[in-house]
Amino acid sequence: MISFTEENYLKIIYKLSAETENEISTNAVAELTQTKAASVTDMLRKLSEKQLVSYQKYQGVRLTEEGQMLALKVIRKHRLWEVFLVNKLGFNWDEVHEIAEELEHINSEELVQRLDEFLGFPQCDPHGDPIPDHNGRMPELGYKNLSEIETSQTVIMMGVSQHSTNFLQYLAKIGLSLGVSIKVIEINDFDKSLTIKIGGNNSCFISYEVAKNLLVKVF
Amino acid sequence: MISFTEENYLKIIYKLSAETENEISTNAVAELTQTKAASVTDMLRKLSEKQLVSYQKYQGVRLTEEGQMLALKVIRKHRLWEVFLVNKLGFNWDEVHEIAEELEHINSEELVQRLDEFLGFPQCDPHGDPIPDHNGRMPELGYKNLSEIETSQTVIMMGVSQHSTNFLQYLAKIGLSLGVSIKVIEINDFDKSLTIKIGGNNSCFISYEVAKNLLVKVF
DNA sequence: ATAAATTTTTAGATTAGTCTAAAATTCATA
DNA sequence: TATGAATTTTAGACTAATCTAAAAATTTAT
Repeated sequence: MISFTEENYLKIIYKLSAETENEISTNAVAELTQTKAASVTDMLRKLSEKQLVSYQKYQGVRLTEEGQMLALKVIRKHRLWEVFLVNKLGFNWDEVHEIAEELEHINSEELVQRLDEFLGFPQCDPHGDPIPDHNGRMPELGYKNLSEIETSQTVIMMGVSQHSTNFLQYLAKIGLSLGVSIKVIEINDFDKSLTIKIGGNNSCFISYEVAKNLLVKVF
Repeated sequence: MISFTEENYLKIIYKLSAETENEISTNAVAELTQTKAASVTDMLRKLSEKQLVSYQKYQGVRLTEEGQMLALKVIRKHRLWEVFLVNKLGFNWDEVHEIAEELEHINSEELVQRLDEFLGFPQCDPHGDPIPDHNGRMPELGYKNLSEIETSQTVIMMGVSQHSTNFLQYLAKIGLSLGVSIKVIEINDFDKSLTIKIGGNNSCFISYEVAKNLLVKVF
């Protein structure tokens, strides 16, 4: 059996692994789990004994096949529940993360399957993140970051790669939401900031930092 | 903050309290929590410090107002989730208890409110148990046990007061499900067993024990 | 009313997950 | 490439929830 806490560690190691080819450091895990490095070391040893990660002391950690599969199951549940909360219960996309953090640990394969079906087998969650299928396969959505788009191209906003309430509320304020069209008017040479036109109406100025966190679909 | 485990103790003390006016014994709690009496004693002291139960050692325990309110919130969540699982996800009524045992501990007032609304503010769960409202008030459903019904009366099956998989599957076998009509044909004097007619078709013989656990509506 | 049986509590130990402080290792750079 | 800085691990301790075995209190039955 795998505990709530162990599932969280696997999920976090998975997310860190997505950003690099290298081993994941103890400190990086500690930061995301909101614990101390010493606690992480203990847990890594435990997960290693269970064959869920490969870990050599001082050398960082990575998920085994089995560990990755478990992490993907947790992520699948998290994202399906987020779809449920937004599409069925009417929550806003910036309100669902905390609740999904709890729901993702409910244990029932049958429940997940039926929930997936009830939601119409969604490909991505309300933030545009892909939902792995029950075998752990991620759908290829082919989204790009807005920061990679060239001047005068028009794209559709499909998601975000940063989920902080702050960021999501900033987007709401400038009128950016899922499905709106974005035209890149101008890209500033020295800081890569952009002027964009949102939904054919108002022009707007955004930083490179923001653009990097917007997922868009190109036609 | 109240833990998952503490919530379970409160729920179990609540259920035992519904069956008697007296203080609840340590052993009775131990049986339902699947722990030992010594563990229960520890927990009762802790809940007592938190003012959720009133407890004098060797004298048994009962819930305070606040403890009862918390217990009712857990029961409300359990029953709402059961409705969701059966009505929206298509589970059978004998498959949902375990999953609802986990879901009942998800913490979000907002979630419960929205779920209630999404389900159409149901009055009872798939077993016919009443669902407390957000103030903890139980709806008065006025159901009776089939064992209290007199010969030649016809009633509608509304629920069960025993949730074991065994019992539910026995009911399915003899053709008893929510909403069917039941006519009491004959009551046997010495063991109170009954002959009933189910849904206007087949006659069937059931024990007093079974009849006591069937909730029915009289017109 | 008292002895026996039952129930409940206490005492002391265990496990999972966490912590701090100190020791060990690795990294960075001068 | 040696040494100081940063990272990581170890050692030892804490809390929540549990256990077993023994002691204490209550209940039951003669």
